[in-house]
Amino acid sequence: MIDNAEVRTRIAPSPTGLFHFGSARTALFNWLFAKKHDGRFILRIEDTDRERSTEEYELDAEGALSWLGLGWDEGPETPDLYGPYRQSERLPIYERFAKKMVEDGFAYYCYCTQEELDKERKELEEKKLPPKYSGRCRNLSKEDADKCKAEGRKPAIRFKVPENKTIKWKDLIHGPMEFDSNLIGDFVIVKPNGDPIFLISNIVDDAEMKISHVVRGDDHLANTPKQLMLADAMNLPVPEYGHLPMILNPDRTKMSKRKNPTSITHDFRDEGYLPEAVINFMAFLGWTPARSASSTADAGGPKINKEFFTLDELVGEFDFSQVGKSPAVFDVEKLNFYNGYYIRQMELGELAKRCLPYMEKASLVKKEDEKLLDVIGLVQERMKKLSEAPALTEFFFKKPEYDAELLIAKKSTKEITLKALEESYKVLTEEVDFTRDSIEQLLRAMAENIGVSAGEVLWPIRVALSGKAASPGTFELISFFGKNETLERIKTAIDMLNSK
RNA sequence: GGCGCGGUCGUCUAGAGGCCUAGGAUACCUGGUUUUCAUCCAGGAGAUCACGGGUUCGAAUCCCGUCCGCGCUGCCA
Repeated sequence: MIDNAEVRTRIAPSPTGLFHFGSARTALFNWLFAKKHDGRFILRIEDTDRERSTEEYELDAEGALSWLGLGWDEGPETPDLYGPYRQSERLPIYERFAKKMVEDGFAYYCYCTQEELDKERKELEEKKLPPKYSGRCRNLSKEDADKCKAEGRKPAIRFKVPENKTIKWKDLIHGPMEFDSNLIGDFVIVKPNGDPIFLISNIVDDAEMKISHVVRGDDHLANTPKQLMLADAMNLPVPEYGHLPMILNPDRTKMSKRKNPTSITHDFRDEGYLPEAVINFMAFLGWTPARSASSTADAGGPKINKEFFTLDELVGEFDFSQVGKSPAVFDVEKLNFYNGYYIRQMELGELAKRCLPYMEKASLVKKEDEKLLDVIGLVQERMKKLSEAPALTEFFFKKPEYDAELLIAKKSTKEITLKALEESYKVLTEEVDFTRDSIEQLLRAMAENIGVSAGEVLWPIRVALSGKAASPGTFELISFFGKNETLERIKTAIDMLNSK
């Protein structure tokens, strides 16, 4: 049983690229688990690779998590508790542990050069042998070491992998796991420039920061035995481990930006996805609510499938027993479905507010006002992404451009269309009440009077007003535009048809 | 090559030996509502449960083998 008081989880992004969808899902599961058990969720920046880490990417990770609503209880800006939470500021700690391991005989200096190692690996691969480090520097004599030093070689520190050991742990998701230490070569833990490798900094920090549960991607499964051996050598407490199945491209390879949108901030947030939708979608990749959660009835009763969950509801339902073991393909169609749903559910004022940046960028509106509200209201149910707002509403702000041919409804003719438009123009000129319902009454009656189907009247007017084959309804458009603009646009349409 | 992890409709999944003539969601198709699109509603098609052997009265579910896919095998994380 999990002791609520002790649950501490973390997300440990490496700021070497834009915060990735896969990392976000890992963060979500960690966050949910922490919240579920009244624990704490920690953000730790793993920027030990100084060549590739940037502040921009660190900010991107924070922006992504904030946008998703996955707030952290401890992080770089709150270093007081177990901080600092940026590994670049913790280098002395890793150095101390690494030195201690060398002193205690658990690790050693390795003077092999990159070239030597590459060559060695290539030879092994050619012989179809496992590309495992030979351990050449393991028992380097004092003289040889001195010789290397004299040559100016800077040593890396390698961990001395113990022989004939079976490393075991019980994975939160996969169950009992077992690895044979003989299959693992001595691995580097500190680079010649003194920077630690993920393997050591990660487990040292998990211990120092009192992380109770490490939930990460399946790609770390094979790293776990190495880290367990390190923890053993350093006498560090070991957290529980859970390895989440991967998220895949359609071709079933590990999800990548080449083949999918992956950046939370660029591809999802800026493209007009709602965090609610992304969260909901993400949660269902590899997880399903327990039977009892999705149904008011008992497990044996009729199952009611619930598919929409808020973050709070997710906290209530989340459990590792419901996390699947098999990888899942990222399907943007499903995300679009969730996004459309959340857009439709959203309160109009809120939706307008969220559409505003896109509208401003397209130079359609400058501020949030009545008109924006009305316009967004008219396209709300057909919007899948906020970024579609400008394209969907452009004709409300500018005279539409379209081909006169479009005015003629399917199965109608130019003559009937012209007549319909002219008659409409006439009755609308005399009308004063431009509310939706009275317009509907008026136009329907008119269509009947001139012996034309409703569609043959309403289609051309709708096109005259919107310039589009698909748009909000005719009556809504007329009542939105009002008398002057409506008549003007109908007049333009009549002229276009005549001159055709 | 070695080790590890996986394998139920295109996709996400339900499934813990009989409730499964394998359920839901999405996507797709059809019909209804409607002036178009969308929404909404109804219906349809779509899975030899990777394959082969067991165990059992009975297997998608348990066991073994095979195949396939992916991951790791870095002085990346």
